Amino acid sequence: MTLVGDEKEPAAFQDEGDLVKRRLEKLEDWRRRGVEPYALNYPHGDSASAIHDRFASLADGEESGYTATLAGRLMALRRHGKACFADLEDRDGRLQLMASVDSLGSEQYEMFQELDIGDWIGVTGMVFKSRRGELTVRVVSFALLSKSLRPLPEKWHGLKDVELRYRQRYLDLTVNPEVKRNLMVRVKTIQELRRFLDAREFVEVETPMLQPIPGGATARPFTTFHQALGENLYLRIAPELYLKRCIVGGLEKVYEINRNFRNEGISYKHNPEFTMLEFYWAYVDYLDLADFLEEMLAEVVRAVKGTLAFDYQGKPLDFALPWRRVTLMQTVSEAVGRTVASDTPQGELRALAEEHEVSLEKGWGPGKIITELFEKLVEPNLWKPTLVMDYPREVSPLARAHRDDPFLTERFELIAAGREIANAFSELIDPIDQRERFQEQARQREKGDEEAHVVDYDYLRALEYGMPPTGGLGMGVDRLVMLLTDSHSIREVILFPHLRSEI
RNA sequence: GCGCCCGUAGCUCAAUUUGGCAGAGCAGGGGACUCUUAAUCCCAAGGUUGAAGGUUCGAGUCCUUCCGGGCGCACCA
Repeated sequence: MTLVGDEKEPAAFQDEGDLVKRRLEKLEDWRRRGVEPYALNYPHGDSASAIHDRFASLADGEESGYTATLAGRLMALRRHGKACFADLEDRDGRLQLMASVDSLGSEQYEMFQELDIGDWIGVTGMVFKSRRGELTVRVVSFALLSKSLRPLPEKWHGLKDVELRYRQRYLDLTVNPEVKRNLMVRVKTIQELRRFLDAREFVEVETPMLQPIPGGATARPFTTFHQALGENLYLRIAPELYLKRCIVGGLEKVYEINRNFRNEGISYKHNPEFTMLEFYWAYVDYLDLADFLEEMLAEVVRAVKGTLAFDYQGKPLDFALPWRRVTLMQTVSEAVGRTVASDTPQGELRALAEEHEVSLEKGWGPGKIITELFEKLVEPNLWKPTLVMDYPREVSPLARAHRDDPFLTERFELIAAGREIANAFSELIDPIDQRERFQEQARQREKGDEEAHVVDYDYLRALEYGMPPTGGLGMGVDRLVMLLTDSHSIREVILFPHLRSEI
């Protein structure tokens, strides 16, 4: 038997045997009694958390005199013969209901007893505090709003199977409270980021998800095809080049919080689509951005967590200002125990890599090798929030050359808990230099680096009209939320993470 | 992509080590119960052990392949 009678319905979605059959029978019972089990609406003025806030000080056994009306999902039923207790859960809380023959009359009480865990109901009744001190609504009338046909997961252990949790996130949200809490941390984080930027007169813009040339990052894109135009399109790997076009157009302060798509491996810290904040700010450089990022994150973290110091995965993490600032060269030098600098010969760098068991690929120049040493030997060990300054030009094709050292760029990353949280630089606004960087990237592509940049001639044309000096920053929102929710996996902070198809 | 681990009732888990009757709690069904809250008590039911093949007198357990997932590595943010 299938729920909807669709013979093509895959087995994985088919019903759960007698439990569903039983509920289908109840569905018909409600209709026979003249109750439509899928209601149109249910006007109500109260919520569980508001009731708790308002009547917390009621004494045990005391009546409030207030008649509440609320709606939600029935999550537990404790039957006691001619009276029963139930738990109603709505968007932000849980409230106990008490129904009895006395409060409902025998006919309505009998129907109340027919409710199943998982049903959506609306109730009206007087708020009181039970003798045991539980705030309760004494139900004088109720309505079935939507009949649930499948059994919910276990009330005490919840839903633990991680595959089911991700595939059927609606169940995870229903029975595992921390899922909703994590989501609300994410929502609040994004709200606070927007609030911070909006308050400083940044304008939020939306740039293309579908791009003819995927630029702004080094990554493999997803490809798609536009039928009417007959041309290939790519899901964006970054909004960077479009946001900078906005700066060329005179917007001065722009940002975007939205999805990027990268066709790469999936792991506890990678989802094929993930959320980035990028902002661009005319007339500032990367040192200004470093100060700004400190201020922004300190404000956002405090707003979300109530403190700048908290534990992540059992270890204390503190965003108190100022963060440590150190150059990438210094960190690498410390890690290998000898000075690494812009003029360190490539042969010496290769020897160092071999000494520290960092494998290299041919075609990598000194800048890439140093960055690789950093990522393998330094980054995983940077736990406290650290601003790592001055990345090599070779790995930074969109960043301005460093004012003091042409081997480097004016770029920094924020590293915390051993991973990159943000990446920022003084933007490369010199169109001649940018053209050369693109050409370098094109040579890398020819050598087989699929992730190297493709030349974006319109972007070069835009720069040739003139882009003001600009600082730009990108931050992985999911990664930040992982820290704020103490989540080991990125899948805990993305509602519907990507999984292989179920069928 | 490679390595390790996992998949048993709707859910949470036993039984796997050493092959020998597939079990419990919750949910669901019947019954008792008007202040419980993981309600309690009594009764009954619930299974293609992810799939297919193999070894064996006998497979949830051992072997092979496949499917799905987790973790680690690689790539990356």
